[in-house]
Parts: sequence; structure tokens; C-alpha cells
Amino acid sequence: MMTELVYRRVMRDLKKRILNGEFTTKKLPDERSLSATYQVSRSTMKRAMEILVDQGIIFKKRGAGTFINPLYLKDRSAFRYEGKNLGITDSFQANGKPTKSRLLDYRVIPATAELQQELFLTESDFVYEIKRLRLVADKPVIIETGYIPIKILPTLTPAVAQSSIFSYVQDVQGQTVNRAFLSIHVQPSTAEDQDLLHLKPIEPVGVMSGIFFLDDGTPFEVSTMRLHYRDLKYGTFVNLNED
Amino acid sequence: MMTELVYRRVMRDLKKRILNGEFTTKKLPDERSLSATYQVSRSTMKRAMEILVDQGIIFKKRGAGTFINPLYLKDRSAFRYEGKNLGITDSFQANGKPTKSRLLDYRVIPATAELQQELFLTESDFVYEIKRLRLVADKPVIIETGYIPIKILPTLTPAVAQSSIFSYVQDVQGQTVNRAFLSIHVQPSTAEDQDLLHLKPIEPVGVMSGIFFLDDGTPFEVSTMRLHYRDLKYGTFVNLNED
DNA sequence: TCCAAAAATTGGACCGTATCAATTTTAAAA
DNA sequence: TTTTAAAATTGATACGGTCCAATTTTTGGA
Repeated sequence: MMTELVYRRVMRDLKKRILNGEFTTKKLPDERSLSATYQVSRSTMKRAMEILVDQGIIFKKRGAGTFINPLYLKDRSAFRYEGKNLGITDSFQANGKPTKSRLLDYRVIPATAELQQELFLTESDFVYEIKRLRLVADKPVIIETGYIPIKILPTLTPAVAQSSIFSYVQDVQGQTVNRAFLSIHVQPSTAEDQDLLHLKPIEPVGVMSGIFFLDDGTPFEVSTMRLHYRDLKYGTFVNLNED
Repeated sequence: MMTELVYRRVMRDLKKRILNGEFTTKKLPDERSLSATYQVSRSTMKRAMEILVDQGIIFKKRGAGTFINPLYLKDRSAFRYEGKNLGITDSFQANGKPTKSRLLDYRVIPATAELQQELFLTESDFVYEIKRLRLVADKPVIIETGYIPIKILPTLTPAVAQSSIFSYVQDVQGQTVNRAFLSIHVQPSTAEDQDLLHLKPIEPVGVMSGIFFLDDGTPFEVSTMRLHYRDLKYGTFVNLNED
């Protein structure tokens, strides 16, 4: 069992205290005092607080102090924007939706030059090529083509590929897929798109492609998802001051 | 003029070097060497690199090293809605081509139910409705509609609305817009879309909408951009398991 | 040659310090 | 009382260090 990291413990506790309304003034104690009460260094305290800042729960003003975002307490559900954009999270994680999956293709091929690049492989490496059609309520929604290095998942079978590969990874390897680099765009549809996704010839198709990483940073899968444009929904928080 | 922060200088330089292809092996020197060459502490080096990790440009593997995300270098799209350039309200760049902005509409209206939700307003609140057409090389590319509460920016004028609202906020209120919730989808086009963006009736339109927040968490603006679907491109780094 | 153990490498967590900048508070002056 | 200047507060940046965990490389023995 992994011992919980200090800054996460502090972060969680502080968050809990905020939600419990322990800070009636809407102002938190200063960093130095907080780090003293938690018996951690100020750097760790800052790290914990920074996460809450990113979540929009608190904000800091140099020279003045740290304050609780009143809107957060007022209506926390409004801060959970996830409800609006089930688009992608759904296809990442198997969260209880009535989705089915049909295996269109499943084979092992040598890694192409492009795949070698993207998954950090060599010429001698092989990958699974997995093509699936995802159905929601028996309607085809996503055509997904994914490539996974054999050496990462030597025990993969078609049966597994048909259901959730990600949870399989978690079971077998104890690792989670939790980061991805995604690129989203829309392009003219192919005949196959039109056929499977019920698109008219002139209608375009939505494409989400990206690399998925394991906990430890290993590139795990390269995947392209093609979907009806009406299903292309994506929402995210963006920090604007990072350039 | 503010002297540039050390970690930002290092971050920018490293980013530049990566994009220039200086690290052919797709592997960066280790943190300790890098901090030595940049003459900064390891903590500062980590801070600089962490930003690039968040941007999806590099990723790290403990014990192994730091690597360049191969997808990042490839597929650089026409528009990059990243960082500051995420300019729904403000500056967005298009490969150095000259962009113009035409004010289509500017009025004050009562906040609709939806706006009340998104901007935390009440029935008695009013908002500016600002509609602009953005042109790249004299061709209309984006139809943008934004809503800003009067009580946040009582002094806004059409002249300002045509140029940069964000920097205006900074000047007048000393606040920055530094976070946004951005959502992307595609929907059937309206007659106006078809007209302005040269879409055929059956072709859909790309929509990017965002809620922008000030430092203190106040929602500052709701904005919607409608654009030709071929221009709808977005790259992002996703973290799935956050508390 | 091959394999397992040991060593070196590399990123992660945490600590503590010094200095600075923005803001608020206090004290002094008008 | 009001205004102004100094002092204290508070978060931000930057430094450098220790220890640890994951991975890779080297080494030594079978």
C-alpha cells in the first residue's frame, strides 16, 4: 500500500474544512500559520493550496491573503461542468453507461515508422491494431482504431479488446491510464464513416486522436476516434497564463 | 517593465529548443544537467519543465528521463487555441496572417436564464451583448458572440469592445482573466452561419464556447465562437484522475 | 554467453531559508 | 479629522539540500 503523500493529505483536509464552513470569514489563515498547524514546510503547504486554486475553490492575493471563492460554496454543482460534456470521459472510462462494443478488426502488425515515433518503439516491435465500433443504446457512435504495443500488454485477447482495455490494464498491471494528449478536429467523412455512422456524403465527421499514457509516463496507446459530428463534445478547464 | 521571471525564461527557452528540434533523440538531458546549463536551481528547473508537461509537450518517467511528446511536434494546426491565444474575447492568431475584427452588434440586454446560471447573475442583472466578426486575410472566419455583466464592467464602450477587452479589464480593474471553461461541439448551421462562413445548408458549424473567470473566481464573460468546421482544431492535454 | 546482483542514473517528495513585491495596518504629521 | 509615510503582513520567487523510488546500466559469477 502506498502511503499517502503529505501534500495530498493536507490538500484534502483543507478542502474538507473549507466545505465544512470552518472559515467563516471567507479568509484562510496565512501560509506560514497553516504550515505550522499542519506541521509541514511552507513549500508543501503552498503545493497543497495550489491544487485548490486550480480547482477554483480558493484564490490568493499577494499581500492580502487567501480567500474562499464564495461562488464555490454557493453552488458547487455549477462548478462541476462535467455534466455538460460527457463526450470523451465516457469513452475513456467505463462509467456505468449502457455501451456496447463490436470488434471490427483485431490483428498484430509490425510498428510502422509513425507508430515507432509515437509510442517510442523500434523496428522490431509489434503492436495490436484494434478497430472497434462503439454503440450506445444499440446505435453506432464511435469508430475507434487503436494501437497498443505488445510488449506493454502481452496478454491481450480479442475478448478483452472488445470490452474495456483500460480497466484491464488496471487489473493486470495495477496501472491506470490517466493522462492523454488529444487533438480534436472535424474533417470530410469517408464512405465507411458515412456507412457506419449514418452520415450523408456531404456531412463531415468528428475526429479525436491522441496518445494515452500510463501512470508512470509510458505511452500506452495511440488511438483515433471517429464519430458523428453531433456527438463531438468536449469540455475542459484552461489556464490562460501558461505561455 | 517587469523583469522576466527566471522559470519563465527557462521554460520559454527550453520550449523553443524543443520546437527547433534540438533534441533529436526525443530525450532531454536530465534535470540536474539542465539546471546546471541554465544556471538555475533544480527546483526552478522542475518548475519550468512542469509547465511544459502540463502543456503536453514533454513527459517524464522517473528513473528513465524526460521525453518529448511526438504528437506535439506533428500536426500543428492552423489555429492554436492555447494559453493566451485562446482568444475568444481577445487575441487569437492565425499563422501570422493579418486579422481584423468587425463589430456586428453591441447592446445591453437583461440576462437570460442561461446567462444567469453561467455568470451567477439574478433576474435583475443586465449584460452587454457583443457580436463580432473576425476576419483573416479579409475573409470571415469566426462569428463571435460574447456576454459580459454590466456590473463587472460598467464602463465598457463599443470602441473597446472592438479591440481588446481582456487588457481593458486588466488596466481598469487590475484583474486578470486567467481561467476559462471551454467547451467544443459541432451543430447544424444556421442561415447566418451559412451566409457568413460560406457553408452549404446541410453542413454543420463548429462551436467553441467558453466561460472566462477573473482572478477571484468571478465569471467574467460567456462567449461563443462559430466557425467553419474545417477550422475547428483543438489540442489539449487531459488529466483524468484528479481530485 | 547469459543472468542476477550491485551500482549509477534520474525524477519525485519534502524541507528550510532568504529575498522580494503587493497589500494592509499602524503611526506620524498636517 | 484627514492625509501621508513607515512598518508589518502575506504571498511569490528562487535557492539549495536530503532522502527516496523507479529505471537503466554496469559488473561479476555461473
